Amino acid sequence: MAPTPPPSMRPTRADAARNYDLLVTAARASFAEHGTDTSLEEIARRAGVGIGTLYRRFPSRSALLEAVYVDEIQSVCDRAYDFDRELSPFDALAAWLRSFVDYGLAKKTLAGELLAALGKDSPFFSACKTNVQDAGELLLSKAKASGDIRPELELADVLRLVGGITHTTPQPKPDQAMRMLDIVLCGLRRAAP
Amino acid sequence: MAPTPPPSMRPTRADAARNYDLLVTAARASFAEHGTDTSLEEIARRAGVGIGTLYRRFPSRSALLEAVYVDEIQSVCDRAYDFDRELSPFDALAAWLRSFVDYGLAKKTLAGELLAALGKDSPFFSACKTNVQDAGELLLSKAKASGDIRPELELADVLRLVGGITHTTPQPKPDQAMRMLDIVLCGLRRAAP
DNA sequence: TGCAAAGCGGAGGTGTCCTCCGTATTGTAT
DNA sequence: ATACAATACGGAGGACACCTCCGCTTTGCA
Repeated sequence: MAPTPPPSMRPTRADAARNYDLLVTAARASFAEHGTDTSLEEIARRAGVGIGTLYRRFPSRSALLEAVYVDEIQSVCDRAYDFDRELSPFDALAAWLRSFVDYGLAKKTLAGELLAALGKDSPFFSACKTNVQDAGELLLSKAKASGDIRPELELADVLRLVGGITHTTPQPKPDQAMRMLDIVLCGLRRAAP
Repeated sequence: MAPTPPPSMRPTRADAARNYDLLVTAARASFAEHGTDTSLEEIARRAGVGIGTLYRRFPSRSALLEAVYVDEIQSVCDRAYDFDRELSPFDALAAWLRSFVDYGLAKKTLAGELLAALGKDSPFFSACKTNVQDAGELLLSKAKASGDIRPELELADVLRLVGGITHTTPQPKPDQAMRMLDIVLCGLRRAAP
């Protein structure tokens, strides 16, 4: 189910791989049910492994978060290329950011934490980080080139702003989140001459 | 120093009032030093009172937060009226929102929590809540009337968006925060005809 | 000065984080 | 098949935070 982490000299032991999957599965379920601050002990219990095993595999809560959501993030990135192919530059960017907000609404506080992780150094997660940035940069630069948005914008600013929409507490209702996103999208546009 | 909470039938006892002040002072210092998630026991220790005393006065962390920051919020509100007097409608709104961001940067995570409190019901805090909304509504409606910003905007959306700027983790650098605010401000403007 | 009301404070129950290390499992080399 | 490292397991336990409860102290009115 999951890409067993780093291939070591010795192949990963069977029990280790099994427990890894059990943990990620349990974590995904728990995060979905109770948000990203579920007790780690609860997750270990649910997975049927000892707390020590959890901590050996995932030294921090965010390591676990990453393992759970790496593939979801990947799919958000992939969508960027679809939008790029099918829509005009500005619309593609807008659609991609909208999918960001949707994802954040669905996953509660998660999107914010992921955006936060973009700032930290996280080896296992860095591929995703690069992917998000690559995808975003592509859409952003095309939209700049088309003259639809202001050329001095920086990707990091835009991503944080959009990530912040769903990160606020209490979580905005979808219609409010979309109105907030509209404000941001208007703000990206080139000022009238 | 602090507006002793609700005047009861019997006047507040001297020791109670003293401890109230000690707690608020200690909390202000601790929040400033270690952020708003400092241990409450630490605050009680610092104030030199028992943990029970803290909990009797402030049943929740946010009750304490409110007591600490009520007056600061008030001053942010007051500034709105100064801006209204001295600047053009749009500039007044922009300046006020900028002061929001400044405040959030200075107080770290606090601004976000305060915005969050705007959603909850918090009796002791509700006066402040009303004040923020009144001040914001004044500036927003004037800016709408002047034709500088789009008339369909809602105050709550704008406040959340701006509050979200400083709420993201890790905290943005001031120049990044200002760039993010610029995006929002551009987004408020009436679209070019 | 006496005495009830108001207030105090910290022990202690619960829950979480995280570490440490004795024990069990696994895979390979013989 | 067997032995033996290397690897992994798991949970006890220390540290710390939250919050409640209740016996003891302080205050201030009569």
